[in-house]
Amino acid sequence: MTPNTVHTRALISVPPIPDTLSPVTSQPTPPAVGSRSDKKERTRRAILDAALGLTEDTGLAGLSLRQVAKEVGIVPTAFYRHFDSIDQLGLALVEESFSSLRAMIRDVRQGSPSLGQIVDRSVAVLVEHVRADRAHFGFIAREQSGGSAVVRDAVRRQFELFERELATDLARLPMDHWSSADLQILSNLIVGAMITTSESILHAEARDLTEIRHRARSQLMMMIVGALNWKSRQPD
Amino acid sequence: MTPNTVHTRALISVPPIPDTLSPVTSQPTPPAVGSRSDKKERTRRAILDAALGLTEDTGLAGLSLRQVAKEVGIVPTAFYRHFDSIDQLGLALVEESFSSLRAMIRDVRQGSPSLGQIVDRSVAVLVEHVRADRAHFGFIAREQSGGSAVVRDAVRRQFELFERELATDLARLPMDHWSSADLQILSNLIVGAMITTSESILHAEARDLTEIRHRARSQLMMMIVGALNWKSRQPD
DNA sequence: CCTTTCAGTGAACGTGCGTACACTGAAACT
DNA sequence: AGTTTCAGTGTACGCACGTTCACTGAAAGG
Repeated sequence: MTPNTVHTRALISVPPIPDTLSPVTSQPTPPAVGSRSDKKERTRRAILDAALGLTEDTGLAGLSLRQVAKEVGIVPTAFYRHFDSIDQLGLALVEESFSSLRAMIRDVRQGSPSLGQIVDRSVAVLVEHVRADRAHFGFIAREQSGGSAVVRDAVRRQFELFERELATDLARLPMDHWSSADLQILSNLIVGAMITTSESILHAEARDLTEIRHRARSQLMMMIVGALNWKSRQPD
Repeated sequence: MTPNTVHTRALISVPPIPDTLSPVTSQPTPPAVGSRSDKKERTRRAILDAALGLTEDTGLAGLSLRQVAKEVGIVPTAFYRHFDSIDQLGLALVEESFSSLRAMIRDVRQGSPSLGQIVDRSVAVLVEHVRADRAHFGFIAREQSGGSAVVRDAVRRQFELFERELATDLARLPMDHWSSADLQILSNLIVGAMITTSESILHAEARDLTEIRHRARSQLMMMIVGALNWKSRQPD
């Protein structure tokens, strides 16, 4: 291990012909476009990815600057060129992770006429997204109750935001007469179930997925049907 | 659990005044009852309590043997007289915490005739127990996705057990015709909501409690009413 | 009374950590 | 062409950690 030291410079100097013309445009290190700020951005990404991977085992609390640096292939102190602290790294990951989550709900929104279809589609999209982006969903699930107060709070604030968004979506169902407070309550319940389901997906074998899908569908159906019936029978 | 035999003799030897006499018989270290194994048990408890307290900030992952030892007032190496590792400490805390949770559901079970009363009583008992035993509930919530794999798995296994218990309880509601699989699904949903509510309670100010209570009641009602209506309309 | 047991001691070790500091060399700017 | 910027380097520091080992002294037990 650690065959590095100076060879990074060697890698850079491999195609040293840049500004003049090169007839064959194929690049052996393909994303070699740009320099300076591009390179910095690439390192930043590498740090985020390394952190996302390393956190899977230990949580953000058990993540050390030196581990990340080694994984990325830089010296520990170079980390500070990109983030002030591990906490700042964590906040960036929170941001990223919730972008992924928002992309998911955008997927659900399009289409979906009947109520039954909304349920089916929601579950399908959830399962698909969680499996396609395990790292980010796992990160959220973990750091929601994780060791860093500032990251934990950030996750919770994002969830509250997400919950409010879902509440306005729910208003488009035949629940027009509901108060926004009650929509919030329902939304809170649904988001909670979504988190639980996500966690199930995350540590499930592939063969368990149909069962999880079935369960999620049933639960979502229960919640919606329950909300409708409960409100209609006890007007407030 | 090795409830040893010898401590009766210790009780007899409580007044150990023999050699020199002191006119004032008051002992400045009053809980001096028992010796050896009693003292060991007391130290063990102190370790568990210290760990429970220290984990509040950092999670079990961020807990060090030396911290605990300092808090308890023993030298680091003495820790090993009581636990093989921090993980073993964690497992003991899992055990303890779920005892607390089971005590809770035992409280719910007694009484509770009508459905509405079950809901009210359940929520009341939940809020009360979580507030009375913040440390244990917080520990469960944290370590459910915590850093130690063995502790995390233990928590999840306990939750599955708890879920199954709740499912058999639910069978006593007018849901006799439900399959046990469907009861499990409902139970899973309810337990998830319970966890979410517990977390809300844990980091809520006292004045928010009535709102949380209201929300929990509404959600539990939605779930039960929803389950009943959904199943009756789509027999499977 | 004499021996055994064992909870707690205290010094010492190797390791990984965050962070400081002075540095280098290529890209960017003037 | 000359200067500035700045991502990444390398050394070195003090600290907290888990674990080892030989120990002590009082309680338990024959």
